[in-house]
Amino acid sequence: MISRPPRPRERGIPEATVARLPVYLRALQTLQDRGTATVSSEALARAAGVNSAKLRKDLSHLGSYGTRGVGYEVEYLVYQISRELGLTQDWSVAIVGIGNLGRALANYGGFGTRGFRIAALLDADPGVVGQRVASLDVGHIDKLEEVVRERGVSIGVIATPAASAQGVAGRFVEAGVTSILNFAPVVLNVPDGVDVRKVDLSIELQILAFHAQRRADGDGREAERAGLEMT
Amino acid sequence: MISRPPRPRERGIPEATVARLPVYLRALQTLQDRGTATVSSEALARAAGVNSAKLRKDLSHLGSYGTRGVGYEVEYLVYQISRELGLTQDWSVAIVGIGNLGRALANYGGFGTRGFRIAALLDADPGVVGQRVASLDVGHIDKLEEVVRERGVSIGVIATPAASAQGVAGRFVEAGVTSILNFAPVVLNVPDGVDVRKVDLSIELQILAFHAQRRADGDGREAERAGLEMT
DNA sequence: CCCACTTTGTGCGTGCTTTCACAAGCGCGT
DNA sequence: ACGCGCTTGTGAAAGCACGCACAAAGTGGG
Ligand SMILES: NC(=O)c1ccc[n+]([C@@H]2O[C@H](COP(=O)([O-])OP(=O)(O)OC[C@H]3O[C@@H](n4cnc5c(N)ncnc54)[C@H](O)[C@@H]3O)[C@@H](O)[C@H]2O)c1
Ligand SMILES: NC(=O)c1ccc[n+]([C@@H]2O[C@H](COP(=O)([O-])OP(=O)(O)OC[C@H]3O[C@@H](n4cnc5c(N)ncnc54)[C@H](O)[C@@H]3O)[C@@H](O)[C@H]2O)c1
Repeated sequence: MISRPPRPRERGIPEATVARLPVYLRALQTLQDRGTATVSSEALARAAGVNSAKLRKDLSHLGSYGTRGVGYEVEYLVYQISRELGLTQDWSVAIVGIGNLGRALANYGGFGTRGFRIAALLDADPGVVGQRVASLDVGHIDKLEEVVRERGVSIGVIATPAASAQGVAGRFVEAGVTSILNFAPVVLNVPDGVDVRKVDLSIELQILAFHAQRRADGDGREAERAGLEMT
Repeated sequence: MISRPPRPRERGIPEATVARLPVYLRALQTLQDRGTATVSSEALARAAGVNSAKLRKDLSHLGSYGTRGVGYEVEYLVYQISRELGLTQDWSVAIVGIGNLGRALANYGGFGTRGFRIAALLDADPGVVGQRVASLDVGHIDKLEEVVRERGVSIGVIATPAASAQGVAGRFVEAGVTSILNFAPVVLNVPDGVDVRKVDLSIELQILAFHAQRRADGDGREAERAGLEMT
């Protein structure tokens, strides 16, 4: 019996694909909950809101995990995607800035479901430090380095006002955290090797407004603006 | 083979550019607050965290608003970008699902600063309806159509659990809302002409985990291309 | 075994995005 | 008036991403 180990996955998964894998994963888990054993690229693509060819190409980057004529085994695919995304290990998350948003994040249950564990909540306000939020005591920001070290924090979440965000990011980097999720509306400056992603409500709204305005413009007449005389 | 007629060449700003305009706008407003009158593409690009050639090409889609040898007039550029994004008019926003996240959003001050006004908060829970949150009375979801009509809501924000999100989206669409910002971790199904954007914390964390795992994997081995380096 | 049918995996054309590199344009000093 | 230094705006090239369309591969029935 010729035993071939699973195809060695290529180390170059396109960024666009990486961004969609979590979506596929969620769709697959929904199917799993529903007791579905196998799924075709067509069906899964519909559930994920993408083109089926795109889905197949995305999955092909992980390996050949489908069966022609049948489809993909749901459970196996869940495992493969989870593994590729690094969800088979645990990630400790620290949230800094326990205000409106930080509290919502801390209280959000959907975190722990997938390998992410909130390990610490930190704030600078003496009135907030010591409070108990989501079964955790809010610590003082001064303890950031200590907390990161002792609790093995590898992902930092910034939910402070914009003015403090860069400072907090620097502290995280200094402490060895190389993955940062930033909710503050500011561009963070970090050294190479540190991965920053941002979630920006205001930007999303502005993009929606842009499209809404365009739809409204085109509705009545073609407002062809080329030159404006405003000085 | 029927050759397609020459494309209509509509007034088209690339999607990638639209997504960056809000970032430029914020950087410009920071400069404005600081009293800066003009800025070069190089300096603005640095503030926005992008390549300067990209910035110039992005801005060139709006028109020729720079002065060679000098740069861009900050105030004028703020106006032009705002106008292009549709921020010179007011947008009424309705938030549905006044839980952890909905409350954070409602209490978030950064909304109103730029053309977006929270016009209504809606929930299905009788215990939440009637509460006063951020100077607004939480209304019942049954009144969605009425509220949309009477308050001219044009952007809907969904902050309900995943199970309710599709239903709420349908109500929004039915009521004539064509711009939706979705925080629930589910793929929304909407007709053509409706613009949905999603903000998904869980996906962002998973993408961070993927890169973190890759960095860890490659630590001792072949450090493939990624633009990331360990120091 | 063969054939009809299903579904994957991917080669390829197309269009979008990014980046480089530089001519053209502008202001200032002489 | 003219040249110099600085900066924009944009061709051109390279790199990505998407989706069609189809051969390859598997299933099941006869
Ligand atoms: N609330 C929202 O819905 C929302 C939406 C989009 C963006 N944001 C952004 O998220 C961030 C937080 O928003 P929020 O509404 O929760 O603000 P908030 O003012 O309610 O909370 C901020 C918290 O950060 C703490 N803080 C300030 N400086 C700190 C520091 N140096 N170290 C540690 N903690 C510090 C404050 O004590 C406070 O508890 C802001 O940047 C905001 O622009 C919020
Ligand atoms: N809290 C977070 O930090 C966070 C982060 C990421 C994603 N999310 C997502 O955002 C959504 C909201 O999260 P949350 O933590 O605020 O949840 P939550 O349970 O605190 O709040 C949900 C609210 O929606 C209301 N609701 C339920 N069904 C409704 C319906 N049909 N119409 C109107 N209102 C309805 C509930 O009454 C409740 O008040 C969830 O989908 C969650 O997955 C939340």
